[in-house]
Amino acid sequence: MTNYEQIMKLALERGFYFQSCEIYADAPAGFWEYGPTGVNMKNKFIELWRRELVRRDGMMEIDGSQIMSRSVFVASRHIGNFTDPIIKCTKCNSTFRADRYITERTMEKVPEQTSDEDLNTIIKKYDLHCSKCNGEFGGASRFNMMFNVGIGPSAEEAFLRPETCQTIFVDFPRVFKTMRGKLPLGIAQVGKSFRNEIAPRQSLLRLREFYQAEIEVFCNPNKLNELPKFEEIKHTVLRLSDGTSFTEISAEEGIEKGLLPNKLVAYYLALLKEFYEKTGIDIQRSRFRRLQDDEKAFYASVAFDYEVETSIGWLELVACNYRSDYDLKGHSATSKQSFEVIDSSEQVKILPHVFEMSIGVDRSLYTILEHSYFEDYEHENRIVLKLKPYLAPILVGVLPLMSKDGLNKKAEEIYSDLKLEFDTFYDDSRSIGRRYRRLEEIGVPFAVTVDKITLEDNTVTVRQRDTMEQERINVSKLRHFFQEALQI
RNA sequence: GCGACGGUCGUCCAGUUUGGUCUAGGACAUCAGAUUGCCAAUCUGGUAACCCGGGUUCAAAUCCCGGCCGUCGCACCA
Repeated sequence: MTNYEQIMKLALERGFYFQSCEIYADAPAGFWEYGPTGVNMKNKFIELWRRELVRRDGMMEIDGSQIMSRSVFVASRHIGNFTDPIIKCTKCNSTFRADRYITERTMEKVPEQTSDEDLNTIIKKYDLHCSKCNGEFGGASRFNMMFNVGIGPSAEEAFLRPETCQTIFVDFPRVFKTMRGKLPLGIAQVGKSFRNEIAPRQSLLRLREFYQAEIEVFCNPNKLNELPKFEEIKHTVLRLSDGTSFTEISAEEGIEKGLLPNKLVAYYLALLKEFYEKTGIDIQRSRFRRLQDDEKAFYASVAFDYEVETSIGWLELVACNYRSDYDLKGHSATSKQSFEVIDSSEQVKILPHVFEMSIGVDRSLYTILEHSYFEDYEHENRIVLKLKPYLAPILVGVLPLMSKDGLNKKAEEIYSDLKLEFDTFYDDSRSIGRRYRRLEEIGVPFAVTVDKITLEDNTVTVRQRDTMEQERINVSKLRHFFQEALQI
């Protein structure tokens, strides 16, 4: 069994995630639900993100609407020139990217902006047919990955946002004014985005509806190297890659050698690295890969993908893009609103540039699961998820050694005392060993066991998941013990 | 979206070749009871499935058609 299959099995059996609408045969692909275990873990992942990025850097968090007006996407150019031209075979229905198909067959260079009409003319000129069945092509058309929704009785056109960041751009003027913003200012948001993928695959890795945790840092483009807080991370070592070679280098040196464009970008890449290190993924299997020009999104001038190696290859967990003033300029032109702000230190009006860190939450959770998964062959192949205590769906299981002689009653009392403050789970079903195994399979780091000695001196054993070792602790000290255990 | 292969209890698998003895079987998981009492113990009992729709037939898990989903490859990933 591959690691991916092991994680899928665990996810399905233990309530991490499963397919949406699974009881119906017409359930569409690319939609997944988090079960009780998965939700707890997701919430903790997001809370860690808030701590390590949002709060650490003094960012502001907003929570926007998922449906946005047509104008937003005219301004962002999601509607218009930036959709892919496609051609479809009328016989076998195979779909091809029109511009690339023509170039491959005829060596004629076709710019992406070529109109549908011109594309059709070229297809006729070369008498191109479907490479699969030799059928005729229908006319070129545009495929847009956005989900269209109709608002109100007249079904006014609007869209489910394909990325959460547009909310941040649109809201920027108000947030900056009312929250007394100062550049550089990070605005953060976690929420759902929607893309009508052609072929969703591999559960959480390619979804049509997915969670993003995005940060847009608004900054003065003339001051990308004037960043006092850079000092905090200048020695942080980053693993940089251009796709072929790796370099391990401190943020400071990376700038000197021109591998990182400026202090602002370097600072945030370092924060990201420190964040992912705390999620427990193997940082030695991760890299910031600088994208080549032909890989970058249309809005990005400098782009790094934060990638992590898993059993199914390198996964892109975070897209880091220097978007310059592309977005604010677009929204300013379309809305006719001013997006310029005063940079307080110079008292000059500028249109801020934007550096973005767009985290794929679902992919990150999958990666954490895979990197935390262990089989312990010395103990009957027990399965252990070595999740950090602050990411574990349950922090502690409370177990009576047996469910008689008042042990279960005492255990229930302890459970009640802990459950409001910590994610606690009570279990008195079947043997104690089996219950330990069940807990460690979903990553519960601690088990409190109530035995006969507990009734005499009010102490319990606390078992550690990773070492299987136990220590006796007075019940009155449990709260403090778990508070300590949750420290990051 | 195309192609190949597949879809049976929560999970994994048997059954489909050759339609009937399948009232759909097993393992793990789970629940109840007994026994035990610190690392997946044992025994007994239980819950629980043929992806959806149509067709062929006296009879369909099994054959045919369509849809949906999954895996892989191609394409796609703004």
